[in-house]
Amino acid sequence: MEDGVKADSAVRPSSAYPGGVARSNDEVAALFQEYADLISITGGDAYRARVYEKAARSIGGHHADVSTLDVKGLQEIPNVGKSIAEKILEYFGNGSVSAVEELRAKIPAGVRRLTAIPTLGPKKACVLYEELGISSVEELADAIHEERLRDLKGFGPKTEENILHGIDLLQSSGDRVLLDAAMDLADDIVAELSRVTGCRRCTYAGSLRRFRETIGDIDVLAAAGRSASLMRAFTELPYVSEVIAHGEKKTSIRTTKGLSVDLRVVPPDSWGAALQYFTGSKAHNIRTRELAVHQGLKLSEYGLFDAESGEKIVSETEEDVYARLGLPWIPPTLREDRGEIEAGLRGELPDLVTEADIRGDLHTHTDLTDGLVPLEEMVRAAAERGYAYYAITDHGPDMYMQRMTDERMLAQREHVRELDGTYGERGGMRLLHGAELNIGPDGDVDWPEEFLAGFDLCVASVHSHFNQGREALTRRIVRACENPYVNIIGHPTTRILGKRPGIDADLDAVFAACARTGTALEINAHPDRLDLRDEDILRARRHGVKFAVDSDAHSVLHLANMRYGVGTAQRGWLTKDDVINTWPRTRLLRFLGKGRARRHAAV
DNA sequence: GCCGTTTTCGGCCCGACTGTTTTCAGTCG
Repeated sequence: MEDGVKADSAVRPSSAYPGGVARSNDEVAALFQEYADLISITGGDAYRARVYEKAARSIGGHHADVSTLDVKGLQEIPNVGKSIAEKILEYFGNGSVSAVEELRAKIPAGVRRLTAIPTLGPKKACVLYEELGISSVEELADAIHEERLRDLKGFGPKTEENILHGIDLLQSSGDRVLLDAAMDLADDIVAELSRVTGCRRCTYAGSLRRFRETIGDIDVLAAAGRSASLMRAFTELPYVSEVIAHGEKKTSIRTTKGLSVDLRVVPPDSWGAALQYFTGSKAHNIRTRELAVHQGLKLSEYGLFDAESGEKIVSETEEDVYARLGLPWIPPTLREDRGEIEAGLRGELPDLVTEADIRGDLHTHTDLTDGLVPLEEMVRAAAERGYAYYAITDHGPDMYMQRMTDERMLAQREHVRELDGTYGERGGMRLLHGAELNIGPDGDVDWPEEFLAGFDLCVASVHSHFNQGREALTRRIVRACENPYVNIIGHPTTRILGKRPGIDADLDAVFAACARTGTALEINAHPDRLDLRDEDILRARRHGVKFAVDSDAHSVLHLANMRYGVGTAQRGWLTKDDVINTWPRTRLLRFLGKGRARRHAAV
């Protein structure tokens, strides 16, 4: 797990500015996280700091806009009491919170930034500032080189070395990696370790098992009677560049690409408890442990124990552990403390969509535009995935570099009709001919309605003019929704993880328009997009929107990215019913008919 | 500072590893 919150948002770039500009809730969450850090650095009450951290998380994940709530509404948010509610009101009233400002005045921002250095936490940052006046990473590096840390209590030569190394890491890489890169590495490590003699079980856990959109480090868990040979095999993997820690129960390495990997080895009969523990998230674990405490139990990675006698009650499977706490097994993708504990206690966990539920892919390309593979090869690969239907959606002429014309598109349609019914079991895979339309600056799309009427479905996406004002961007997408031939909004925020933030549209207005017009939102499964993201899916779901989980494949290999889209959909609590490409074909076609029938009836 | 089917006061998740320590504090997950 890498959910420990480090001070600088650069540590978690993907969640810093969702949708382009921080929502009010994110602003407030960031403010309270900063306040919590400042409390820790100034040696304030640790429990108080933790409360602000918890409140920050609750507010960041709350569905309603906190800037619109009164004291009473605010206090309905978990971990927000009278004092924090008043600070939120103060923030929206004055643009600042006096208590936070007081601490900011005491502690330069650079001191908080110091805690972004691995191995350097609030206590050491405080000593550095109070004793030596150090308030920036640069000053700290200078002070170490001038040997000024030598006299400080608790700072030895090894600490200096670790800090310098940490500064290097912070300044060079330190970035999180995309889900597919982490998954590939984890799959390889698990395969290697599984071959080690004495290894009883091995799998990845942590944020990877929860399908978070980016991964800070990889957690691998193994069960074995003795750990030595596993630990040795782990440190001898060819891409290990550094062994960070090497113990009997836990070993940490860094790969040549700068990704850190933890291996934990537990006794086989602790497997379930360990898997539960190392899957996290941290917030979910805190909640499960609290549940245990309230029942006179103690939960650790070794099992669920009677608090008084210390006697072990269960530990072998995750199901055992959850069951003894009064919970059904909770899917890893839900374990973020976003209400899954409460839903579990009420027996109301959603029956999440799975990859096996997916009956087709509704956004794919061929070499007619920017895909790499001819139509028939894509169709064959789709059939091998067992799909019941498959849509081809090449770009329209507005993406002018793709050289699309009416004739080329109609010729492709002929080809699609010929292939229809010739692939899949007994030729049963049905082909849909569609297009990925470009949503222009005013919300217009590539073709007039007469031409669009010939498609089985249309995806419409923003590909340019990302910096229009918020109102223009919002109106633009809403207009696309109102087009009776637009069925799916493709990669709705157009973010590219680590490279480009999402557009600054009023997403709630977009979601409302989708629900009103029968337009689905895409969950683009490409690992550098994952767009919509989980938190936006949760919000959109509350508007009653339907979703399409699509690969946006430009080659055969990309079709397999569907798993990341499904993982993201699960993180948004979606069921089969929410996802149109799990539906039987007839229901899907009815949905794709959209307002057209009504339109024609009205004529 | 929040919270409550033990509680409106007195709790607040737990363990591993490291480094600087002669028994533990800090950091991390």
